[in-house]
Amino acid sequence: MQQKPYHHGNLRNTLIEAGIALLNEQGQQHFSLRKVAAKCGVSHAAPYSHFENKEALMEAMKEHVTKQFVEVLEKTVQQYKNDIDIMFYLGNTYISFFIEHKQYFTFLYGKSGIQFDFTENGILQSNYTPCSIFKKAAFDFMEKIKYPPQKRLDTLIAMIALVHGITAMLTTQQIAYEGDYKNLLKNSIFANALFADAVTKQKQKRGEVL
Amino acid sequence: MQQKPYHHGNLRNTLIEAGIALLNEQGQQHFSLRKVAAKCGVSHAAPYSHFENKEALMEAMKEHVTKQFVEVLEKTVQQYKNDIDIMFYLGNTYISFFIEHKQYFTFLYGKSGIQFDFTENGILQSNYTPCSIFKKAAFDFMEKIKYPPQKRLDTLIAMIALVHGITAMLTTQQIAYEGDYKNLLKNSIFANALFADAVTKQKQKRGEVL
DNA sequence: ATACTATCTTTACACTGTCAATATTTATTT
DNA sequence: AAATAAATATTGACAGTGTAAAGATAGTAT
Repeated sequence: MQQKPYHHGNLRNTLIEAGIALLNEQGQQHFSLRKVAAKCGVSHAAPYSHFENKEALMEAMKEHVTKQFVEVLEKTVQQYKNDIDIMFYLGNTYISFFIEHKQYFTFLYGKSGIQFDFTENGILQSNYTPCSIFKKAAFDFMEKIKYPPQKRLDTLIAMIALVHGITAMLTTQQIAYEGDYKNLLKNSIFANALFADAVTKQKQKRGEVL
Repeated sequence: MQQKPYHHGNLRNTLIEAGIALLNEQGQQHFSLRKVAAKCGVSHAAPYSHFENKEALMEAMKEHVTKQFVEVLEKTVQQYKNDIDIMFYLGNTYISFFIEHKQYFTFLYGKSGIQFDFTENGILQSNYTPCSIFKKAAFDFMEKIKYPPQKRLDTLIAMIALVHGITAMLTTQQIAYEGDYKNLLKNSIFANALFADAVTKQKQKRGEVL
């Protein structure tokens, strides 16, 4: 019969994971530091050895979730060869991720969290943010279809805003949309709306119906 | 020297307005029932005579803010004659409203609040929700340019998602976008993206550059 | 005048984040 | 190996929170 050791050993990471678990179980409103500490079998003030305050723990949790998010997006990119497919499924993955974890959206995008950095340097520097993954896929595609260079950044922003907006509407609200949300992107909207002429031309060239 | 009367007289409305003021002053994180009560010069339990709990007061506040929001949108519609102008400026007003009151976005769209109801009945029934105002303007326009009827609802959703997404990115994040956000809609994105061919044709007809 | 109802205050309680003081273990230095 | 320092955890305290219960006050209806 082993006694619980005084030192936890891996409390920092355990707090982050327990925090995310609690968030998914009870939602952001009922999230509390003391509950997380209890979940880890540790006193209510123990977290202060690893995080300055509640906010700091939540920031670490956001970082963790964002990493998962980026990994899922990366996997989608590697899964498809066709340019247009990549763009479609990136959008779908973006939405699906937050549909599957309903608590994550307001958690990540409330107040601080994932940043949308569309400055020339910001979006180019790191290759492992949600935005930069979109940027690479979209710019590759736009390059291939000779999309007007001066329009590319604004179009990228619009694409992300569209996907982000759909996600927001689907997750933070009880959106009443009859049908599969995946059709929102597949039908006319995503590509046909933003790349209407370019996509149409490409389709005709290949003689296919997407 | 008049004594403060035992009964406030108009506490319900005062609580709502003081609550909104507190929200704007201190943000949602530092919002509390007791502070609102203090702001009204009333004991901390007085609000419970008018609202079941904190959540109920916040719902009433949301209702109040949403009304303001709808009024601003309505005013925009009445201000312009041209179809395309109405659509552009509706989008701009949407964004501006939340830029000017940074606290409102996460307040209204976190958890509950404004609903995006895109069911056939939902969006048709009431004419005084943010969505329905967009719907009227957009459908009028689409009717005029003979936009394919079966695409209209999805296109409307995309429009709102786009505007909503831009707003989300601009308000909940420290978005780094160099330039006026109004250009995001004016340039190519809003109309050119969603109505690319139709708008272009209309432009050419009138021989104007929007 | 009486009873009734709505509104407000007071008191109390459990829960929260955070701090200070203390205890325990591990790491570092001597 | 012993002494010291540093890291990590506990305990106890405090102010602030939402909310419930009981009582006080005032207006309204009978």
